[in-house]
Amino acid sequence: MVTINDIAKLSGVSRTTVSRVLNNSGYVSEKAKKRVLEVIKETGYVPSEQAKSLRTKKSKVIGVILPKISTETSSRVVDGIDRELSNHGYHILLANANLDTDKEIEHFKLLQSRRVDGIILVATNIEDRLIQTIKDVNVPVVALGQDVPGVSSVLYDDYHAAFDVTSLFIKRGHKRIGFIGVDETDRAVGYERKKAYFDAMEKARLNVDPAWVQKGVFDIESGEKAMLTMLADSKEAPTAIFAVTDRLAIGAMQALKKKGIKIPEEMSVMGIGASDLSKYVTPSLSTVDYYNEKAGTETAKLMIEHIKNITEMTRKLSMSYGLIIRDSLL
Amino acid sequence: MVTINDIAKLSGVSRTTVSRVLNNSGYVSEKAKKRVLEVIKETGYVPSEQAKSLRTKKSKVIGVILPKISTETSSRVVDGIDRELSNHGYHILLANANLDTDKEIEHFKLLQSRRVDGIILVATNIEDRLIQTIKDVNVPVVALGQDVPGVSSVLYDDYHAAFDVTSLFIKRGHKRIGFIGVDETDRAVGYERKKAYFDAMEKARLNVDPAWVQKGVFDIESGEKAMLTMLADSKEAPTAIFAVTDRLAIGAMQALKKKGIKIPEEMSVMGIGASDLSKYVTPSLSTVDYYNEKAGTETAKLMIEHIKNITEMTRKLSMSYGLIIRDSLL
DNA sequence: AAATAATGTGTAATCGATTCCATAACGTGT
DNA sequence: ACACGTTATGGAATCGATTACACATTATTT
Repeated sequence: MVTINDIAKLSGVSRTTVSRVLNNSGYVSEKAKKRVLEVIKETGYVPSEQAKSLRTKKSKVIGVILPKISTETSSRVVDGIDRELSNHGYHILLANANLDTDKEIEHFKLLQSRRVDGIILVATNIEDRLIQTIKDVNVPVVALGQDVPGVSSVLYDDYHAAFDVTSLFIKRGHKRIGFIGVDETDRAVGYERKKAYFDAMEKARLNVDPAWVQKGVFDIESGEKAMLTMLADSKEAPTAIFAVTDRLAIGAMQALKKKGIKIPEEMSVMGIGASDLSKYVTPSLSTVDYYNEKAGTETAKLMIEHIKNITEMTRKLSMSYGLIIRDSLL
Repeated sequence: MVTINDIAKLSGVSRTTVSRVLNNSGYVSEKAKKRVLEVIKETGYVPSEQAKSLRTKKSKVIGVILPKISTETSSRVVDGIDRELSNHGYHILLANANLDTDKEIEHFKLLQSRRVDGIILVATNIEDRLIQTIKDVNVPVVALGQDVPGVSSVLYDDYHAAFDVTSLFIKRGHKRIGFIGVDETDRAVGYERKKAYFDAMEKARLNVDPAWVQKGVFDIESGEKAMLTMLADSKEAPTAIFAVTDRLAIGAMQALKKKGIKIPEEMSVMGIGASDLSKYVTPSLSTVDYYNEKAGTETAKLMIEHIKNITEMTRKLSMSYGLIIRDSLL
């Protein structure tokens, strides 16, 4: 591998001068510059970012910790992050936590050892030891999707989105509305969305049969199961189902189809996520677009502001959302 | 940031000894080791992989160049790659080419400047200047999805998969079979699959009306458009449609639904990809599973073999595939 | 013409690790 | 008592860049 020293020797100048033309800084004569550039081209020399980083203490790499790589949300978010970061010469170092807090914590250490300039945490469950880890880390951290105390975060407006969905059902005349959620340790998806559902119901003075409130685990199968239990356990079946994710909603739809219950005539369904799936299932699923890609770019922007010390304080950015009304809704 | 020198000073030993306990190599007394580990714990010292890399010439980072981040195929593949690489202590540095060969080439340079230990290219169109770039790069390169001359590649068996799909239609009694492809500059998806279609038709002595052969661009809309043109232009409509990707197939299905043509009674449809979508559209789409995640891990394994110099020669690995028969097929 | 500013270049220290080599203490077989 | 192998430790070079500083040389100002 050819180094700056080789270039210096071959072009008959010092290392310093080569560095100067590389970064075009300081004074360099046209003649020297031309010669150096020639040699660089001839040799195919590529400066080592590694060595540069060691000296300058900037790696131009951002670590991104994902709860899971292969999900639609993750890939949209990463797409958004990359779009913004690449404009500023940053690269993404990927870290997959695979829904395991221990791994998440381990990744913070690993990313730190690689001297990334910042860490973006696409968050799910926020435990205390995670928060402690983040505090101990000495690079900027920005969270996406969950409100992490003391950390700048880009947040989806889970409460209002869920409130709007429930309210939409109510406005359309539904009185018995079922809910399929996830565990409340997931504060954003589990707790906030559920709270909003109950608040909206209460505000409209609507009763909630406990059997109408079910729980799943982020996949289609569990949505199907939740729907079946709801149908079996409730004295009077709901006329509308709010599932906190599209996959749960689609699972619910599967169950309804199998039971011969017509959507939307006998049962309206809504989800959250605006997944590709939601658009092409039959009937097409009404949902909420969280603009994941935009959330990604906003997170990246916030990160860059932190790195450049434009933003000193921890900031909380709330994303907007958009209801998408399709055929699953009466 | 605390360094190895700080640890050395604080524990009253030399840098060398600290390094020894870090890598547990060479001779270190129990006493010294204990002291050093204490100090490391107290200070929260994390060794700089950067400095280490500079010295050892190994970064333990693999660059992954993707044609597009936010696609189901990409995220599955990356998931598989990460699964294998993380077992060996490697991290992934992401690079998004965004379907642009210039960017692809640029990324090779950038990844090289970061001194990655290897580059995995998830490939689409292979142009000559790309091949030249790969030759100039001095780290192992492994390609996935396209056969790159002189480069170890993990390949999908596009020809046989497409041949099998067409043959399946034929076996079920279809005589008029339509084809929706993509541009042939994409050798694997465009050229190979089309060739297989024609070969299978010819082998069965079936005629192909030129209007039955249409072209799209990887998204659902273009599949819809291709289907409409086919319907409009052909004297006699086909009874089966083979689209080279699931999205194109789903687009075709959309078009058929709008035209009131029943699937599968009046028209059978098949795609390739085993996307999530294929499972949940109505009727469910028959397709071919390419086992993308497995392809990813295989690619990573091959990369590691190259890095460790277990495999010197360029190797070509052909993946298997599986037909998934669902309701879209009569 | 002298003083001052601008331009051009190189020397050497530095970033944070690894690693070769030298040195020393200690046990042990002869 | 001597030689030798084992254990333990540190000094110093090294990886490939940046950068503070010193020193010429040339141009500009007064």
